Amino acid sequence: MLHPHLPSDERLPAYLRLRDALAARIAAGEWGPDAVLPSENALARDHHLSVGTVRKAVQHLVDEGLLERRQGSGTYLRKPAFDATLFRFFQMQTPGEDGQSIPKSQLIARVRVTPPAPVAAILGTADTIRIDRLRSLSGRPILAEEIYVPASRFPGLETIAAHDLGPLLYPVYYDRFGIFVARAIDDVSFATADAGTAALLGITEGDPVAEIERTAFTIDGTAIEWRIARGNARNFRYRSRIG
Amino acid sequence: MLHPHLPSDERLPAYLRLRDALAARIAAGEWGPDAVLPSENALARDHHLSVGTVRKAVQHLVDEGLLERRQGSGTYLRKPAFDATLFRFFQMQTPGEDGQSIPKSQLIARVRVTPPAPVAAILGTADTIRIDRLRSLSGRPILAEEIYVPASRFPGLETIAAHDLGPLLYPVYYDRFGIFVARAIDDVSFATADAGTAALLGITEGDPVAEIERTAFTIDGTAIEWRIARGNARNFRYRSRIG
DNA sequence: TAGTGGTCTAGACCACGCG
DNA sequence: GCGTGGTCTAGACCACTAT
Repeated sequence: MLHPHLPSDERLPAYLRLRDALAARIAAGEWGPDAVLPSENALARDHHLSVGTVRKAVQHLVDEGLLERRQGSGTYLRKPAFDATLFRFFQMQTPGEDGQSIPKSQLIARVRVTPPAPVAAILGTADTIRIDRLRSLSGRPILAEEIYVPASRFPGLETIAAHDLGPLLYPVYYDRFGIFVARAIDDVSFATADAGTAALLGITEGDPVAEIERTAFTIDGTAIEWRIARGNARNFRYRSRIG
Repeated sequence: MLHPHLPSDERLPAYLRLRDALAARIAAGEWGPDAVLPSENALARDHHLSVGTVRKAVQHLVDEGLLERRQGSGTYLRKPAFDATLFRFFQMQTPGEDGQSIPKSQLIARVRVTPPAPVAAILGTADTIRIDRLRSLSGRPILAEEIYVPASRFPGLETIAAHDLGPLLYPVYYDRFGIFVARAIDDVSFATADAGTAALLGITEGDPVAEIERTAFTIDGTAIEWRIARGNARNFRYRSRIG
């Protein structure tokens, strides 16, 4: 539901109420990955709506990136490799590399921590799991990541076998915890490396680094992850599409 | 039209053909800014379509950012302050400023030039107009811009009275040349200031600068502008929404 | 009050996929 | 061949804007 504290079915149009109802069932995990949803005819029958109205509700969820239609086959959950967007943007200027490949990920630490106050404010809790990773391409470290998620929404994440955490984290959120990252905001800025970051990235303390701070949100607008990624500013490139 | 070299009306669905027809009339300047388009009923009658089909065509153009619906009033051209996005992102960390205001613009030079080869390749021509501007907020320079557009598409741009060029360029493209910027790609990276940039920005040669390279596109995918903006890296912040 | 866009219906036929 | 989503119709009523 988009407004968990509101009844959602005030006097909204039928297609919005159906969209919310479907989003809630999706969020509840009623259909696993690659499951086919009820057909539009079935939804129309069950909700006493015309097919046109059902199509409008489904189209909303498609536009929001939750669902995927396959003509002749059915409507499915979409499981995007969302994490890859960070690296579709973060194109390291390696000659001969196109920057589209996903970097390897090396797990450095996972701990239950009280995060910095601003992060606690964003996530709405001081009980978080922190994940530190080093990501590298062609054997060279390019990005040091520091990730915070609310412990209550990710029970056991800090003890999942490391090999179950692939280079992409958002599919893990989805598959193991039913949490779908729908949106994110990135803030790119410039800083200098502290000793720890410098050691990880193989540069010198005080060298310029680029910082990407990302807040990720679920479909209902809850902040579900905050992370900061640091890379050598000298071969940094962040790409963004507008409009 | 989306595919100017194709007849566009092959055997496409009716709503797509109507969308293309409307886009062509918009591009031809049939309705000026703030003009009201024919009502959905009128379009349905004229094109021998049902209102539902017309609505789908119009909705496409709304989604693409060309049109804007106002219930009870009509459908209008949208004239977005698109240029402002650069500065919605480029939030200088000035205490007490929210970073949302649009910087003043000081025109430095306008010349007909052969651009650097990569820019010529992107724009598809070596005959361009280059515009240099310095943008400042609260009297302090924050961004030096270097802008290239194809001369053939902007006849007379280099001689337009300077006071007709406001802080926002994209509305000028639209109002004077009928060119609508629909999309852009930004590439953010870091470099060091050369003497000219340093002088403009009031920093020292060799200081770190952030560089935003932007390629802007029309609705049919033609690159219509390339620009590079440079600012002091130390109080730089670029914000991007994903998903 | 007249006209606009917003929602919704109850059908129809088509294009596609899959067994 | 059957069921799916994709397109389209010809209406209806509602909510809103402008006069």
